[in-house]
Amino acid sequence: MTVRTRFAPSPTGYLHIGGARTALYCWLEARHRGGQFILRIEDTDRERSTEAAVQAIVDGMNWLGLVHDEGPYYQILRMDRYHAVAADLLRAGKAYYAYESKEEIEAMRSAAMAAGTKPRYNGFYRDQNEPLRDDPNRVLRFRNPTSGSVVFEDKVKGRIEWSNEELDDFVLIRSDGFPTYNFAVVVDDIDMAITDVIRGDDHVNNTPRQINVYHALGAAVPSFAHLPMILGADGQKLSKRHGAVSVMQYRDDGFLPHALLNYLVRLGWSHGDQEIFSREEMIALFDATNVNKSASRFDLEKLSWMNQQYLKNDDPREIAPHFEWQLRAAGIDPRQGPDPADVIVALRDRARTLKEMAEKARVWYAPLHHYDEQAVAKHLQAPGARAALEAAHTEFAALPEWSVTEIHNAIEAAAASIGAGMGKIAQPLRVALTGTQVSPSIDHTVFLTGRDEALRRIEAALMRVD
RNA sequence: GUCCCCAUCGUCUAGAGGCCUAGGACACCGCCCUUUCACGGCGGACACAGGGGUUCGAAUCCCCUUGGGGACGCCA
Repeated sequence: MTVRTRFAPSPTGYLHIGGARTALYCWLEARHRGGQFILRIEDTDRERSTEAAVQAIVDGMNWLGLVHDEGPYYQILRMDRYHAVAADLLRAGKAYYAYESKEEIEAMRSAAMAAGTKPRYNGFYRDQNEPLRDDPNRVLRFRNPTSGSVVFEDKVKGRIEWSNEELDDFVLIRSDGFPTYNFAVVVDDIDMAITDVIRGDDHVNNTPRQINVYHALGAAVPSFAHLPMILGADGQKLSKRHGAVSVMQYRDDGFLPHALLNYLVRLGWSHGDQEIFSREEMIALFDATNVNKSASRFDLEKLSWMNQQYLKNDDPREIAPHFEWQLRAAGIDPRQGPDPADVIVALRDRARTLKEMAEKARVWYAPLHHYDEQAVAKHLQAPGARAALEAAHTEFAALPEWSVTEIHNAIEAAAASIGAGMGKIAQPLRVALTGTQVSPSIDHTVFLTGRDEALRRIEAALMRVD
């Protein structure tokens, strides 16, 4: 049987970190076992579902490269199917109509809470055998078994047993005619031949109810894997308070999609001591059975470190498009300066995110106006600064070829010509070209500035000397 | 309140009864490298929640306690 997994978000907001990891694990499980990955939009809650959210989720998945093989399917387009299945259940005596108002249900719930028991529907209409009634409160409820228990082997949590006495006759079809989640999911998963349900562990207690529905429908029960939650750095549930929750926010903050994926795959799963995984390795090594049982915290520091690993080791040509996007986001025109790939090479040891990198790169894409006063005082208005700058100017002007190596040699020659060490020439030069005391190695800094602009900036700096 | 789940360094984790004086990674501290800032290299500090069992032997198995999380909707 072909393995089929699905990611089934409800379109009520953007794709958040937890959803992204669920999608990743579903995708990996399908890829690893040569199966298919399906995207399904669970939009039966028409109050909260929006088309914009669907788009946001698809955008997020595309950015991460988690492409689905089938879908997206929309539950809203499957209403007839849910009603047909509901009618079967009703006919088979496995469901029944109930007519309590929402207020009555609420009263039942509070009474149970007060009595210290689990709030559940009392099954009043379960055996009434009333003729079908037209009533705005009419819902279709599932006739849940009253004895025995539901047992299932969760791929990550292990064996879970649930007493049927804990379960009540939950609603299948709401009074507005829409199916509830617990019903629609089962119908969909059966129809879409889903073999592996991988989802957040906030769904474990829905699973026994759903399994009962599978049984009532005479369908094969899929295998389940419930993933632990991702918590914020403070151990609390992830929320807007923690800053970035939308996956796209990580793009905006300068993270590479692969780095986020790698970070996410390691959060709750591991393969020995390995930290860095290519997509191919993830697919080859991932197994839902090895996923950890406990919740984990999201650590931005480690994500940042991971991001820099990719910045340092990936081909600059591949990173360039992401970097250019970031430059534009920072209001910098990538055409008004050096080749972005060269900038990446010069800055990747110094920046953990593309956003940081873009800020540091600004000096090569816009005219230099601002000079750090301390830097000027310390390195420009210092003995020997004029000679150093003049020597460099002469050497640079005479260079036959503008390359990092040539520039490096030129600086050494300039240093030798004035009888000074590298330090004596590099710092004044750095301040002249960047206005600051901090930049990449001096040869790269000079190279990226470009010959004409470098000469101009040295001339401008000379005016500040003495 | 009721039910379910979970529990190794601050964080992510390795660990399937002896290989554990508990390994790796991030972060932290120190040293080295060095033209700045970094990168890198080397070293350091840091954990089996507590208590009972089982066993020749327990981080690993069982029980209890404590702590954390989740769920209890005509939301998903």
